[in-house]
Amino acid sequence: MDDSISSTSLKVSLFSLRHTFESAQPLTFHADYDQFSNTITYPSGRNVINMGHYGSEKDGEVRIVSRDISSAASDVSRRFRLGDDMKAVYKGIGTDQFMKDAITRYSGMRLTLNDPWETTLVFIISQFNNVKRIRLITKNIIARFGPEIMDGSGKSIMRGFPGSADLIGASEKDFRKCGAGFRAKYLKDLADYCTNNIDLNRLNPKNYDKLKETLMSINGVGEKVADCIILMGYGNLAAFPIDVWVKRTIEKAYFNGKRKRMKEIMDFVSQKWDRRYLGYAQQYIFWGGRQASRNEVK
DNA sequence: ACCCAGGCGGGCG
DNA sequence: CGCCCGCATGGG
Repeated sequence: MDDSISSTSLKVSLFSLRHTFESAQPLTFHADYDQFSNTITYPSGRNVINMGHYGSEKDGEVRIVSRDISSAASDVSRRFRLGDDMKAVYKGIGTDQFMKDAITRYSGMRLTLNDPWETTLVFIISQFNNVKRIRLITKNIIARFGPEIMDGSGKSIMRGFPGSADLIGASEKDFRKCGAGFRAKYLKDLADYCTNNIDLNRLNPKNYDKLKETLMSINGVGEKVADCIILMGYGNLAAFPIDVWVKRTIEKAYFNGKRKRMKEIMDFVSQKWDRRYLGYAQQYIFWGGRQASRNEVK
């Protein structure tokens, strides 16, 4: 194997690394982002990938630096969904003023496609929690259990995301030490379940109903977390996870602040936006709403 | 001090 | 079913 570092670049339009990174998706809970150079560093298998975004969000380019550059390039393209036709996405969901504003403000924000196991673990941590702490707990688990990644000379450069096998020896108490709190039991059960009973990488991403049913058989995975995993771990855009922010934002933007039930919201969104891109609609609602509330008077 | 955070499982009516 | 409650932990 060639251990030398090399680089390549790709043209990409309607992509923003900054908005994608900042919008709280699984990758962003363990990758390192440098906002000044606009570059991201993250582990991929036994490699470390460094990726920078240059030029405008409409017409820019990403530069990738890594060992095994060809697999790194396809990893970047896949993880950041660079093949998505964002023009079509924006056309399909940009049908009202609120969404148009969110698209304008966060233009180029992509969904990311992540490993199903990693996504499941991260979103179990996410429940009844806040973004900052989700990041912290995830990083603690990586620091404690993640396999070391070596450079060409055998020097450790960073830790990868631990697989279920890496967590076999981990106890509930270990997860508590990572800050997981009451979710520690869920994580322990997840590691056991995924080692003995189920291979998340073998589930069919296309069959939404079946996939959801299977995921919800995991202790600690309910309706919302399952939808997050389907969207960001399996890349199925039919999923529209409804969390407190999404619910609140939709009620405010489309129902004059009136409280609605989950089912009413689900019915509403599936007739409002192009169903092929529902997942994207959710991401823009989520981030648009959350950022708007952040900018309000405090 | 009090409130909230990308909810879920369990229990009750 | 639908609804309600408790849940670890840390930051505003």
